[in-house]
Amino acid sequence: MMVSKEALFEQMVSLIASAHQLHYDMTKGLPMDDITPLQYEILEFLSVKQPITLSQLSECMGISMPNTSREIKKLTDKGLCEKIDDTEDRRKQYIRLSAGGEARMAESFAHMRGLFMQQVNDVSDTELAHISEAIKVLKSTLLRD
Amino acid sequence: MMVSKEALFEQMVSLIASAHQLHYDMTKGLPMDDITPLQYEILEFLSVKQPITLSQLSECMGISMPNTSREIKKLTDKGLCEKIDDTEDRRKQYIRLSAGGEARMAESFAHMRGLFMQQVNDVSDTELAHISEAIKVLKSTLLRD
DNA sequence: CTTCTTTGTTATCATTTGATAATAAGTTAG
DNA sequence: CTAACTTATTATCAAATGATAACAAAGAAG
Repeated sequence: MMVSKEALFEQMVSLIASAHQLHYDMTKGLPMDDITPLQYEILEFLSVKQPITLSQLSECMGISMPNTSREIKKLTDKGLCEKIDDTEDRRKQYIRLSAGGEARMAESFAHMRGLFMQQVNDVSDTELAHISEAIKVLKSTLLRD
Repeated sequence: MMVSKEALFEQMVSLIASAHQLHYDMTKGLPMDDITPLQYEILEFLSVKQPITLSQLSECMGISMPNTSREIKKLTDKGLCEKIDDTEDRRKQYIRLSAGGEARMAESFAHMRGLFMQQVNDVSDTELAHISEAIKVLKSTLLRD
């Protein structure tokens, strides 16, 4: 079957909206006493891309260096992430989640996992395989890094 | 092939992260002089779910009623959305994009479309069909409303 | 060595966003 | 009719985030 690129664009927009909504639904019940929304976003980002330098993080998330530095400092003070000096270039500092940060995010993911399991509880194995395959297709094409 | 739900959860998390990144990349170059980030989010939401009452919008986006009211007022003042009184329940007001708002968002989507076309320029028709099918699968299962 | 660039920090201020209380008008249930 | 609830608004304050300038240290290039 022939698929126009225009139609595919519409599908992609819809997909992005749905993914955003799903993420919102899965995280909205979360505790969040300890950190601000932006700080949570940073922790989520770190749990995917780790370790990363401050300037890369700044670039990737669209936050200015001064503000990134400030937020990382706060997260470090809270024991949720840590800085590692680059041995080659002594200006650089790699950021990664600390043990506490990993634990903190593990809780979040556990919460999401719970909601997810509920949602796919009655889904057949065949269908699960279809979904898995579909995600693989998208990751390897549209969503390739 | 057997797919564990646990593995599928990991895939979904990765999918959400990729979709978020894609959205970020496609919108980061955008003009944004006229509106704040939150206001843009609202306009994006409206272009998908329209019309919608203030309280529904508040609920869906996780913004308190007073703050939703304030932002919608600002958007209305800027001529980007408009309120329509519900004839049945005179407390309710439906919100939708105004002609100006539709035009404003059309520009945004045109920008995204341009980037998208660039990205899928060299993709074969067969592959496009695969991607389209993959999105359909996800929308009808994982991402069903 | 000197100059330029990159990386990161601190301080400061403006803007945006969140939270809460008080109010008003319309609807629903008793 | 009255009381309770829903929908929306306005006002106000606090917190989070964005923007900018000034600075310092390390590396790269000449």
